[in-house]
Amino acid sequence: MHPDPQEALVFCSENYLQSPEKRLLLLIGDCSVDYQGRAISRLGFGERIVIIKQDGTVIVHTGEKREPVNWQPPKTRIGFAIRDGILRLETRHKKPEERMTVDFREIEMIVSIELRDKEKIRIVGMERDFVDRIIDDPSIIEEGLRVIKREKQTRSGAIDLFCMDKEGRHVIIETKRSPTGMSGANQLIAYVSDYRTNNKGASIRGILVAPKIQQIAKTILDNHNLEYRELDYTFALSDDSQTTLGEWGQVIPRK
Amino acid sequence: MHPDPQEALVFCSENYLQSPEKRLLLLIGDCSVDYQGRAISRLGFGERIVIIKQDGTVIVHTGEKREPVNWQPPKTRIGFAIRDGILRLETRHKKPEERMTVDFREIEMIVSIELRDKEKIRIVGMERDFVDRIIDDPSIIEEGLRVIKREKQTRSGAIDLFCMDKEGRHVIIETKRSPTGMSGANQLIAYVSDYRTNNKGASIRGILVAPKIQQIAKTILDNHNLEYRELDYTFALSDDSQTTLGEWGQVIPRK
DNA sequence: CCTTGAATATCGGTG
DNA sequence: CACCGATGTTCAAGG
Repeated sequence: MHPDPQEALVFCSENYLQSPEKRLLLLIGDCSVDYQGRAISRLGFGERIVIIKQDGTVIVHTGEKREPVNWQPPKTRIGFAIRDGILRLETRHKKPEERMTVDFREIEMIVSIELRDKEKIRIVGMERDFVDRIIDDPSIIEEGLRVIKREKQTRSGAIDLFCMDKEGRHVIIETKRSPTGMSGANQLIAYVSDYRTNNKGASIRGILVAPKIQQIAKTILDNHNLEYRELDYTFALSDDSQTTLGEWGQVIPRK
Repeated sequence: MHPDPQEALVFCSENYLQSPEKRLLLLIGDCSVDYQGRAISRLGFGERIVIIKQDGTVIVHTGEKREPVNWQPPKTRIGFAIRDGILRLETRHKKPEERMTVDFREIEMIVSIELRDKEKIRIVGMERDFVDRIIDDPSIIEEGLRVIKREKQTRSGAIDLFCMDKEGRHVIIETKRSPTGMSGANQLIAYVSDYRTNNKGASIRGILVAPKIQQIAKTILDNHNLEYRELDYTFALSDDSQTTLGEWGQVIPRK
């Protein structure tokens, strides 16, 4: 606790730089941070938590917010030095070229640990599942719709779903998992425009599907004679999740 | 160090829930994490760092990557309990409704601290500064260009810069700080299309400005008779930054 | 290697 | 409060 700069330097060197096994350093103290790279930032002295991970990631956290106030991405090179009698952490990253320097006016605590962790997180509820739901049951979009192809490539990018409606017309479906606005609309417009260029005279429909679509996007789609569906969805764990903790519940659509 | 669950429960209660001043909790230990909210996730047991901030933010970090493996945003409500003889952290957030539970099979360490920090980070080099540069000296885009309006509102969104060229034609400028592709091009196309709709017959130019523009975007812009400029830039601190630590240097364009 | 697009994105500004 | 766009976005997947 409260090591002096020289002690801290030795500790960090031994437990991070020269450690045979991959270790993580955690420093708490009164520090300032300078960054220069994709932008430039300066942060005056204050108490923060600095974590130097095994993979070269560095994050500096204040007492608020989810985001680190400063950071370096993985594969950053780490160095320690004493400057003007205080501990300095020097970090350097290539591609993009970025430097971050942390000066510790006071060090409350340094911890070195080896985090043993073999587990990988499993997540459901992202766009892939959203598209899966439509493939499973295209009628949630429209009666009689059939999916022809998923991830169809075009000059403007990949169409999420390429379908045919009950009257034999092609339908381009662009899905957005998050509430969407112009960007989604613009994308769909580009796809349809592309299709028309390559299939002169063919009739084509385009539908933007998202949990929520902003008014501006609806208006623009209307203007382009394109369509949209606001499709809500919810995920739920099965009731027996208590007894089978390791198992996933199934994804249950709302209504 | 290595507190048992009961000790840990008391410590967390006293130093976070019941602490009169705002304090932060840092736990290191072998834990599992379950999350249910915007998505659902499960993470098996492993050693991680859990930080519970003063504002209700919770982040769970593994030994790799910049991003927390699990988290809760600010304003999350925190609770502790003993379940099956182990410490459980229960967190709950409203709007969106989200829950996260962390079970500690073993606790290596718990730290409680009050982070005193009055400083705010200052950053230069973001899009705002990029636009500032052009306003300062529009000739870096084109000789004789005048800026009429910044952030001009249109039906399709806000135009970064609305200008007039030396021949009296309106010019819409869309700037991107990062290398850009189709999305930037689509945006500019939408703006110009909008302008044409609302100003029948008027002549309009559109320029996409970014440090780097992908070929696909250039091609599309060419097809639409729109323009682009690849404008590189660099930021630097002034040389006297040592003597006037608090002051920013000016933004200096490269070449 | 570069490019693309999702993310439990987060976050701040604006109406 | 919702909406909207920038982010030193980060990150993984695909070409």
